[in-house]
Amino acid sequence: MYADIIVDISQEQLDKTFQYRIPPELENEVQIGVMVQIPFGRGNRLLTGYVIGIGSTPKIPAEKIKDIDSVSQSGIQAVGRMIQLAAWLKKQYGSTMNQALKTVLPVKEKVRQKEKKTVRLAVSKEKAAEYLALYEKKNAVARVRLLKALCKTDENGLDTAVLKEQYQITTQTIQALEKQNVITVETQELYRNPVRETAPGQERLILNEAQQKAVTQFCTQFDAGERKPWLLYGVTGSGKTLCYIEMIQHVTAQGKQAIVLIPEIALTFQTVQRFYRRFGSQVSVLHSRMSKGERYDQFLRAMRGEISIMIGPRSALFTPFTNLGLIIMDEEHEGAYKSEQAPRYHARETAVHIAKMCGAGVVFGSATPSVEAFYRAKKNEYTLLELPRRASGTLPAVYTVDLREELKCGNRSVFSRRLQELIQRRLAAKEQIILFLNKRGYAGFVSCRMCGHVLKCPHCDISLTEHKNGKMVCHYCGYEQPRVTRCPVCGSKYISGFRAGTQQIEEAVKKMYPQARVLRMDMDTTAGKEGHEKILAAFSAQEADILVGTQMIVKGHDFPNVTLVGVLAADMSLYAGDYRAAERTFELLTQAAGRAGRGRQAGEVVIQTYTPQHYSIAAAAAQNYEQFYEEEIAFRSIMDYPPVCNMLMVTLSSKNEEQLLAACTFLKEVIPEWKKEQVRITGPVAAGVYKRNDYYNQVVYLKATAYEKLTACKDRLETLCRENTLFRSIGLQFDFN
DNA sequence: AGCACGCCGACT
DNA sequence: GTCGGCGTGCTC
Repeated sequence: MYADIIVDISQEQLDKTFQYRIPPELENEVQIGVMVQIPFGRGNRLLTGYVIGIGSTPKIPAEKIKDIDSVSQSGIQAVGRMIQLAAWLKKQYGSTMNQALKTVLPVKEKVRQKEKKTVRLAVSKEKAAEYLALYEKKNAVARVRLLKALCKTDENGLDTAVLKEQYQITTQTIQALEKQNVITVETQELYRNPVRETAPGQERLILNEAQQKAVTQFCTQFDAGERKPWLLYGVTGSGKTLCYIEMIQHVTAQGKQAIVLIPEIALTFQTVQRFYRRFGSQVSVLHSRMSKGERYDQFLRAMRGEISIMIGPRSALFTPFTNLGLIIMDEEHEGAYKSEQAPRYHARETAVHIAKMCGAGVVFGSATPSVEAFYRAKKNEYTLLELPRRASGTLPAVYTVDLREELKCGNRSVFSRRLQELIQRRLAAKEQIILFLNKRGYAGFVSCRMCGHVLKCPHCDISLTEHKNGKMVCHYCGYEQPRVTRCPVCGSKYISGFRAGTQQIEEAVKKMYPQARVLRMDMDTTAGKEGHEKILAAFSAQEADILVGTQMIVKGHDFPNVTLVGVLAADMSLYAGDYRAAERTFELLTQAAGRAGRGRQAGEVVIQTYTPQHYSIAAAAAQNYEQFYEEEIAFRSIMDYPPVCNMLMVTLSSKNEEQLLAACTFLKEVIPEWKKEQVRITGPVAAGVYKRNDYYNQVVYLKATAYEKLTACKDRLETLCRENTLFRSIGLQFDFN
């Protein structure tokens, strides 16, 4: 048997696997994730490596393969565990081992950032000049370059990175001169602490009855060794964060560490601040804007036990704590918890798996739990903890407005009469308003009003979007072309963008309420580094009366002075063409409604819609999650969608359309025999976006009750792709559920 | 990263 | 000829 071993993940040139023979006496001990000592290089110096795969076929001539020296039992277990986790990700979600390793260990790259090596002269300038003359005479050009560079700079010396890049100095030269005591090399480890210093322990902590009950139940069960995940279902504004804080307090007091997952850090900085205030420097944050080096620093700090709480997006799951006790996943229903790249893992399942590996607990929290999570809670796979009431104040009153009726009555504006009236009243009362457009910013296709021709991207087969700079852009591949003034098909002048973005709403508001101060939040206005925070802070400081925005304004913010939320077109997300559209609509409406009336004054919500009878809108208006859930789970059962079953979408892509179609025809013949194994198969069919980035795409959908059936199918497809020449040019992508 | 190999100018 | 130094490529 042979083992694939990764030698040193910190070195880019060694970022590949090496195959070693497993001696018979070690066969039981060598497993994926285990740390081993291996002879490496000509000198056979013993290095530490990690086993990332085991197989029986040598990939290079067998005589070149050396034996594994020994298995190290000790060492940093956390890293081994991460590698085991990578193997699990690969198996569960489909990817290469390399991709899986890269998601789990954002380590490599820029290790030199962690160690700064500074080179200084160890002798006087005069002496240095002597050496310089000597080396010049000896034609030791590299040493001359190095000395000249050092003489030019002051006693602060030069960084090795600078020397290597600007002066083409190699490590050997530096080492040689160091040996001769001409220069000194000083290494210092540096890492930045992203935590802004805030005084800990100031927050007043009074749990209300429901919160106390939930926290106590968690603590009792946790201490009793119960490790079934908990689902904290609490309506908007019920104080889930406070519960998390207490739970973490309980677990960290036992010397364990905690990971707090949040969907997107920029959108939840208020939450993060609360953790700082409570736990101070024990907390670290993983920022999406952080460089790889900075992230690596945070992982190091976690591994060394310098911090005990890590807050961050889904990648924070892979923090190598040595004694992990608790994983908290806030806003569990968020789409951001699913990775967009292979391995396309979902943080929910991965968190459960990690917790199992470490003996830790998992707490999911949401005001609108995903159908999956609630389904599991119903099946008693999760323990349900409830916070049925707001911590302060009551839930807002919700009105649904039928836009068809408005139109019949001659109201053509984007605001219904109800909404207009309420806005007027809030402005007078100096209270704040949020207007939510259920759609991303300026986007809109460009069509000819005469012939109906729609402009499309030549590479991607999807409609182009008009941008404010006058260009037309493809969102998938970035293709750009100038705006057209005449229809390329019929020559008509009546061609223009279909505009219904936040910018239009903002203009309409300004026209109708000239006295109001308006802020807009969408992709355009948040482009800057801290765009989100700036706008949110300004609105929070009541520098504006009305905030207009898309999805991003409704997520988890706390503005006590907002008493009116207007949802301008609730149906916009209803026909997105995937089985989660209704769920997403309900979620957005509920979350949006949850922004109103969080302070002393009661709040009101207006939902404008063309389909008030749709169950997701009706349930959101009634603010009744269970009502929605019952309807939705019935729909999923009838249609056979997750969570009732498991689903796998396989995308086959190729630049060569013929080969792609040939492979699909082959699949159509082969696949039916898989159906014996209780796997339901549709396709292959052309993907929604058939051509993207010059790649043609076909998709196959597989459904099965047991998840393992699908992973088995995934493996079969992978082998097929590797071994069958028909699949030479074809790439596979897997997407579960 | 560390190590060896091959190349090149300088020195005895 | 030989020696010291440099750059490159490989490591299962």
